[in-house]
Amino acid sequence: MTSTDPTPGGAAGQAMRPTRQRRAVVDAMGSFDDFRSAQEIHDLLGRRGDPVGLATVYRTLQRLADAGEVDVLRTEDGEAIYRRCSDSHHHHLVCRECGRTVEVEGPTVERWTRAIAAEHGFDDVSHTLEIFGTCAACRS
Amino acid sequence: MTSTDPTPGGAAGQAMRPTRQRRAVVDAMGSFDDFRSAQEIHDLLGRRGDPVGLATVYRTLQRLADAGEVDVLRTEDGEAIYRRCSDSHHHHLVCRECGRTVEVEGPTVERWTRAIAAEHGFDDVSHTLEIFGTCAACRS
DNA sequence: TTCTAGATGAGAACCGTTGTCAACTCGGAC
DNA sequence: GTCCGAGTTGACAACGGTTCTCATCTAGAA
Ligand SMILES: [Mn+2]
Ligand SMILES: [Mn+2]
Ligand SMILES: [Zn+2]
Ligand SMILES: [Zn+2]
Repeated sequence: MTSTDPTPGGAAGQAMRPTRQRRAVVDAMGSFDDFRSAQEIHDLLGRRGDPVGLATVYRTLQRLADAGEVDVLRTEDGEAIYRRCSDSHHHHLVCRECGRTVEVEGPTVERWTRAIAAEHGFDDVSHTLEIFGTCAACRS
Repeated sequence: MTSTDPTPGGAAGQAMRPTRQRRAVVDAMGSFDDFRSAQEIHDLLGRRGDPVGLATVYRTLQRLADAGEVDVLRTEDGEAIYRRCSDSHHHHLVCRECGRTVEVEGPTVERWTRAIAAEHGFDDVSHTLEIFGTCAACRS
């Protein structure tokens, strides 16, 4: 599954047509590596000369998120922001100033969350973890 | 600072009057230990016979959150939910079914996030971490 | 009691997101 | 190639949580 495959879900879901609009969204997601809102992506596509309706942008991002091809975060004020991501479980280290994002992972924190949950009798555990800070470039 | 002190911020901020409304909200926050939305709290107060305007509920919860006296989480669909909490840094283990919440903490995960951030040259680090699962009571 | 900075609340405005639905289009059948 | 129907699109309306407005009220100092 390449980064421009417009058919998330593939065999699992229903038919997923590779339309110009879906290709455009997937393409746009490949053109930046920080988190962007649906509206920003919609604007980007318009400026780029590949206009896609806002509703379609939302629908496509939702599909991509369901398929695990993009990560979704919530801004402090509740807005959803999206980013293409690798397919393995990971978290994010995000610069508050410039938005620069690096994917991080590690068995330590995975083990810890599982242990804590088990300790309290919780099953079927999942978790969210995001780290925010100021990157080296923004420190100056 | 007791759990019914209606003056979050206290010395730090401006004058903070102990009105009936603020007392009612602080009081309500002490009457449950799962996360509730502002609207739910507003309804609760109305049913209890201590009506407080929705705007005031929002304003008071915001102050309490700024003062660190309540924790704020974002629902998957962007709604803010609130809960009274202890004053020390901690995270939450939340039951997906019944909402039961337990505060958790531990040096392991704190150390891990700091190390990861340093490793990538990030300063002034903070983080969010929430664990979701099914509690023992809801497993049946 | 008087005065005033601070607080309240009904309703409007705001804004991100989702629903509606008539028009359109991909792609398989023929 | 044409036909066809399920899937897709987009302009726009609707929705829901949150914030703003502003006339009115109040705590509390003088
Ligand atoms: Mn993890
Ligand atoms: Mn922590
Ligand atoms: Zn930066
Ligand atoms: Zn439970």
